[in-house]
Amino acid sequence: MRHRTIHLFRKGLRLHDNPALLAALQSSEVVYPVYILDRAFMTSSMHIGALRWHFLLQSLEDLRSSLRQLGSCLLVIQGEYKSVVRDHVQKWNITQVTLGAEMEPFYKEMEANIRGLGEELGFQVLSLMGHSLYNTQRILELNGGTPPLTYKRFLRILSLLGDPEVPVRNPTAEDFQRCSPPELGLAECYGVPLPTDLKIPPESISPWRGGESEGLQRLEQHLADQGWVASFTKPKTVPNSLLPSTTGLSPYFSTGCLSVRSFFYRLSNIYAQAKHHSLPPVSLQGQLLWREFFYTVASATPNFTKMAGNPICLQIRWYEDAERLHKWKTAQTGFPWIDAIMTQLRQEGWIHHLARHAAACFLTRGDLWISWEEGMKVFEELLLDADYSINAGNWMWLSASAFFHHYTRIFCPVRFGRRTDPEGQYIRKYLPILKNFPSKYIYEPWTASEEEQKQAGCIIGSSDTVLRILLLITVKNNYGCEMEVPHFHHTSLLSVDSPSSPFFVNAPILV
DNA sequence: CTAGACGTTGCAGGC
DNA sequence: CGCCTGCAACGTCTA
Repeated sequence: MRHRTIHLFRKGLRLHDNPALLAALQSSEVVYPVYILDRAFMTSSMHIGALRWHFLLQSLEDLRSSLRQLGSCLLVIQGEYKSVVRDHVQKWNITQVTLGAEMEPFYKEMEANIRGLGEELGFQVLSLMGHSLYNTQRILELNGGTPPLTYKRFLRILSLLGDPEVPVRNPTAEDFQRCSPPELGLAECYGVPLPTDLKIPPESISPWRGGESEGLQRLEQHLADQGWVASFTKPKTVPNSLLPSTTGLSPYFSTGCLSVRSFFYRLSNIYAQAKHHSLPPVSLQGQLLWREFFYTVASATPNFTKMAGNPICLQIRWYEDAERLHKWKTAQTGFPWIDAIMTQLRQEGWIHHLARHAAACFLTRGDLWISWEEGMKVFEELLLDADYSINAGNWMWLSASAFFHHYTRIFCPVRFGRRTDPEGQYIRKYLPILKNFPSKYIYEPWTASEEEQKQAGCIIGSSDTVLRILLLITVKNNYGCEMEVPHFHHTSLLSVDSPSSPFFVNAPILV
């Protein structure tokens, strides 16, 4: 039987290595490529900021253009997804819906609801995995039903499974010709909306542009330097280089503009040709496996994105402080290194992994003692590569709530950045007000004399003292026991002279 | 049961 | 500058 199929794009905004799309083409007499833009669903399940909307719309536009080149089109249908599916299944006599399987609870619920509609309206649902390297269920089974909680153990399980499945072939114009495209005229009704249609600011200054084409181009650029690929060592990359010192491909993986399996095998081929290559956890392939690690743990942990009711998460009495949270989010902590990071995040939607560490440590265990859940929400809104599992997992890591427990190892908001960028070029780029500040003081401008501040054209304020305070914080461990732990706290006693200054630090932050 | 090993990427200081 | 050690030390897992 030849199906009349809707292929539903959710993530997986690509043509290459798209198993569900390929299955649709191979089993159908007509395929409707559809993206449902359900704003109510999206705002209720995720916090998507303007930059992420831009990236999504650009990705859809690119997908539309690629499908057109193959003789098809993309139909972007706005509305509540259940009624959109119901209406169009009936209108187009649909017998099959294909989609990529996803692991987030809200996407799983969506698939279950679509399956429910399928039973009611008489269409089949085919969901195939395309977003991760492995079927995480298999990993759980091999680990005795629970997720491995260390990377080493995770790798041991993967060695039992062997390499991931190889990518499926690219769909061709012939594939699309064999089944009819949607009726003429439909594509015009269901175009990709403009940012202004969605009441999103029209301009984005992010250097990242969404879409499979852009993602593939960036991927090829990086893979061309085989020596760099083979020797890649994550902790040695520079968090504050003016251009990304890592691949910067993460936004394309999180939206599925790029396939992790294709990337995995491209890396394997390069490693095979190299004399020596780095290994997980620090290698490029190791980075893909970290992604897989967090997917696996998230898939089997209740309340993974929360502290309460999350069995792997330390229960800590974080401070509730909306004002300091807001200052952190809007780059007003007073520490140029932290504020530059938050500025890059807000302007570009991407920051280096170690910069994320510095900012996350500052918000949680390092300085402000504010819950990782708050930071997670901010990153979810602002990061183009925001990913349900990876975001929550890393926030637990950085706040020493799970996976990592050395909470006395604090990233210093002054010295950590200075190690790799002593001149403070990164700070000068993202905080232009400090552009002419002497390098000596740029990570702690309040230590410059008033005269020196005047010469640099920027009055920051003055402080005689930068304190390193050792506090005792009460935390509750997994077994409900309360205990006191040391908490290193950096802060400055800084008075703000100019209300127009973007910097100010409340002192002391913890009392 | 306990002791010891272990954990992707801290910091300071020495060479 | 890169690499080393010592520091002080957590929770979790395992022998």
